Amino acid sequence: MRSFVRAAELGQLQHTADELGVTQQAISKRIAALERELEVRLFTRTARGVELTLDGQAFLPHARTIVAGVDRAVTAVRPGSRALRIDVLGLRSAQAVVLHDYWRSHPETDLDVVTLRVNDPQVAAAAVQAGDVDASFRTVVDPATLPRDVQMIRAFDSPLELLVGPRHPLASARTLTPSQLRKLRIWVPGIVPRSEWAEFYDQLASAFDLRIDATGPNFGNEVLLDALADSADMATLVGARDRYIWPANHDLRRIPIVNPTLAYPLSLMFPSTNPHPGLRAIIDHLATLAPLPEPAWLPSWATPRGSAHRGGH
Amino acid sequence: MRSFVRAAELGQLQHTADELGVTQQAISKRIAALERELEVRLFTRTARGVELTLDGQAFLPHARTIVAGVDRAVTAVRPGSRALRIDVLGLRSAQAVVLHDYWRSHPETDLDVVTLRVNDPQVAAAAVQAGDVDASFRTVVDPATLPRDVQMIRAFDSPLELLVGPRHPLASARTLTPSQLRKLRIWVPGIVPRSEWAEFYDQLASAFDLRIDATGPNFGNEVLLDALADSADMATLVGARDRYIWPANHDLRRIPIVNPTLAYPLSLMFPSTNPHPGLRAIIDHLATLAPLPEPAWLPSWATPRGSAHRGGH
DNA sequence: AGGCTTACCCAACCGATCGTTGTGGCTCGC
DNA sequence: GCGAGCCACAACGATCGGTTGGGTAAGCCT
Repeated sequence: MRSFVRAAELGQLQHTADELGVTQQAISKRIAALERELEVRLFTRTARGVELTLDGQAFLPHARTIVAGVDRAVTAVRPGSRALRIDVLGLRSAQAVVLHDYWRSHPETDLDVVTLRVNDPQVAAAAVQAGDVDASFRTVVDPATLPRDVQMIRAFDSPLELLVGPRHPLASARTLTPSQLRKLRIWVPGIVPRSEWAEFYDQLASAFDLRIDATGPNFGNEVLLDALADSADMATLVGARDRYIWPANHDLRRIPIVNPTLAYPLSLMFPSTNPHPGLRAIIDHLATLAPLPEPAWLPSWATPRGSAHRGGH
Repeated sequence: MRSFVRAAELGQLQHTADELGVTQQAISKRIAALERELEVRLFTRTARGVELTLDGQAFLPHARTIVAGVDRAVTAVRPGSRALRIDVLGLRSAQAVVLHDYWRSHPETDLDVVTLRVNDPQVAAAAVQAGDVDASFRTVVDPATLPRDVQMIRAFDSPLELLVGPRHPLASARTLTPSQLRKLRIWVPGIVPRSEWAEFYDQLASAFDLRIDATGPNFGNEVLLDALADSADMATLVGARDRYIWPANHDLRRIPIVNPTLAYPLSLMFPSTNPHPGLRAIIDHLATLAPLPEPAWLPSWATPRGSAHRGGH
């Protein structure tokens, strides 16, 4: 196909052969094979080269499309040239929203946002090490547990907001403090036991004496939002940047939590050696994000962004 | 590529192999070769089939595009399935305009309008016979001279109009008769000597005592139109349906010629056996075109449309 | 006109590829 | 624990796709 396109452009099999680094006879056989396959003559042979037949003219644009498609397909996965591929916990998570913001201000970036669908940060780290993804947004982990050649930086901290329906007693509050949430029924379905999220909610519950119900399967956001809209006492926690779409008649309210701000710490893991060239700009973009309002609460394993790391290796 | 797409859809190499009529091992090797080529793993192999990796997911849409492109490319030229390909004398000729009209009312038709760039109707007839084109618009020729298995029908007659600039003495006429054109300087550049057009203008000139200057090379329509716009005595003849585009400030006028209407006879040549299925509708469309206004003049080799043919074979 | 160059095609050859059959390892479910 | 199902590896044969070598036709230059 490539030979055909180039021969059509150059008008000579000989030049095509030189350019593609094979003999003229090879090109001749390629074209002949293509013509045999299609049962159609693509070129008329003249003494000073080749010229497209009508069939060849009809075929050429398709051939160009195919060749270009192959090139795009290869560069889509070829290590080193493929799009910057970043793992996020979910396509509606704060991380995905941050990446989307970045992409909107840099639309030329070839960005591929994927979800590895694994809970264990160590598995995600292994995927980074193996090159399956160029970077992964996860919670903060002990740097000593990271595989060789994978490093981690603090990305940003995602402040939590309370999400309630219109009949909830706190529905009209502008802001809330954690003490106002004491004993409140908070439902966070779909949390995998012993995962980073389970640990986060455990610490949160004991630190502020909350009643967090993190059990039960997650039947999807629609079910959760439906339940919230109808309930007079149920609430849930969402990230301030998380993207949620609900029907207008649900009338749910997001209420910021302050004094202290509750936040989930996020880091970005990526290879120490030869990271994807596009990653630098993402990291720079993360540095521009607004810091958490003070005072802030973070789980024990995370220090506020900007302070020194614990430990090392 | 096809194997990859199908395997990604089915999730099993075994099923893919059955469907494509080869052994499972063959599919396995195809995928492995593709992975080796791309230096990337496309599937994770499990005990109950294969599953796309992230790279595989990124590659899949490209692969689909390529496969679809190949299919389209093949059907674009495969005899029997390719688009209906019709030769016209020029893309702005009356024939092309008629085809365009047809296509606008039948947009689903896969139509390919091409120009063979040959003057001799016999060469065009040979192209029809060889299957290079499915049909060819040419002037009427003696049916006895047609190759075997090529037939000809009267398509339509293209009435001529006089094209003049604003300073021409006939510029404000609504219609003209041939006698009013007597001795008028009419310039028709680019006519190949001894071609069907040369013969037509010869007959026309002697029948109505016109001064038709059919010599000189054709430097393109822009040059011709420029010359007409500036000239106070030069005119040319164009087909009533011919599509001409000129700058608005040229202010050229097309003036119909009547009593008799002067017309160039056009026929359609196509294979007698197994013509392209889409051709039937085109022929039907031609039959609906308005006949020439009476009285009409045609060159000696053509009888008015609808009357019996001369000769035969 | 004859020789030279530059196209292309055809034929022979040879290594790589692609398909087959046969076999083995792995995981899941009974 | 064992068979069923699926995929990978190995060996082998046919085919393919490349090279070299030779041949013909057309244009160009003495």
